[in-house]
Amino acid sequence: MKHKGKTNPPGRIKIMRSFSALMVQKDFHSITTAQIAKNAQVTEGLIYKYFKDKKDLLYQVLNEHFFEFQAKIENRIANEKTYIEQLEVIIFSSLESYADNRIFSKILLLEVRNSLEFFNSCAYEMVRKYSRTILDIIEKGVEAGELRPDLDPYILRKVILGAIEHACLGEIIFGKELDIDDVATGISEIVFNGAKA
Amino acid sequence: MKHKGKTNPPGRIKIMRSFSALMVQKDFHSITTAQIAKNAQVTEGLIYKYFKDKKDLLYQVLNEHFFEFQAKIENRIANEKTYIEQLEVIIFSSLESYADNRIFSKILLLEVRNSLEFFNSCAYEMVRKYSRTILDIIEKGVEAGELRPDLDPYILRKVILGAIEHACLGEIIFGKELDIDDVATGISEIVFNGAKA
DNA sequence: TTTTGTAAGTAAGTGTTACTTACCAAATCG
DNA sequence: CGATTTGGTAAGTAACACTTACTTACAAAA
Repeated sequence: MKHKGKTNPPGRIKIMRSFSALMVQKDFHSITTAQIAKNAQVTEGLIYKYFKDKKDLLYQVLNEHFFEFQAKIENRIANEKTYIEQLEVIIFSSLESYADNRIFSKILLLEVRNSLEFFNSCAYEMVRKYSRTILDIIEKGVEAGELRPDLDPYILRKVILGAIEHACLGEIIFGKELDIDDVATGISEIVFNGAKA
Repeated sequence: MKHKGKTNPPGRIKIMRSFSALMVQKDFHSITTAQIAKNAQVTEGLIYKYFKDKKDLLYQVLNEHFFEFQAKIENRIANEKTYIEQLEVIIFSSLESYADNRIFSKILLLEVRNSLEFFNSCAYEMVRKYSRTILDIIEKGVEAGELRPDLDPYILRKVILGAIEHACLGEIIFGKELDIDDVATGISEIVFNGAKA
């Protein structure tokens, strides 16, 4: 039987919540469908009514969290005047969002990337949108003369995204605390003004 | 029966080769022990004579490739005079090594990080060593006045490592070609001179 | 030369796991 | 009302990672 997904029945919600809770404790592969079901107080079969497979459940949980992430950032960007300030907001807000939402971060940065299916999921569409936003700002920044004209916007994006993601890794993996203000301004300083004395 | 791992019997080599070959085609989890064994022309049981489990096989393959990676980089650093040049060499060589050795990159950047076991493996010890080398150079660079005195060495390291890793992702995941020279000089330009006009 | 120990490899399991099929009961709606 | 859809269950099944018990080969010690 196919579900069109228009409603959001309690079973479905319970499954997603159960899965999210388990993701805090262990990695995706060591979570079993039996555990998810038991924890959600439903039968294993119900998982497959709402989700194509275990990975689909992962992607949908990720997707749900993505809305928060993106909404918060886009609101904040609107308040900034210069393109550099906008990028600084992105760096700060991304770090903050990753820190506030460990399950989201863990899924996005550590769990989904190893399987190609993800890149056809709608969760990945949101990654691309976010990524595109950054590129747009960089390109406008170059046009406006805020950023160096010889700059490759794609490479600057790589540096910014890479720095953000790498900064979160220790936090996600080992549960280390991160001083977001320090790290955000540190990254911005290096990226915009350079590390050279 | 326990193996002390002093010798390197043909069966063990065949298993590792078989696994490496399969890793080119698919992701870790969709490779089965049956396939590994069949491909290596040994029985499934033999895998467990030489490797604790499937993940241990993954870590050991990673570890083997790590030697190449590290040896190449350390030789090259020795030839550079300034600390900034050393860091530039690291950026270039890392990109090059990742590009030359996709299985290694795929395992290190996409497969091992999601499970905590990895961080107790000896492969992770090598990551730390590599990471430590970068930090040392940065600290010396600050002392020598090449890099800004107010710089947080840990954050610069995050930016460099993050940029390198992120730059490789597209390549690893989608098999895109990467112009290493362009990307390496692009990253260096941004990191050392800044993106600001 | 026989004994002994052990490394290399095999064959045939076993318990779990993700996922399927068939069914039920209660809403929903033409 | 009767038909269909929705939310949910129970009992499977094939495939998987991993184990156990065994065989052969062979080198060093007795």
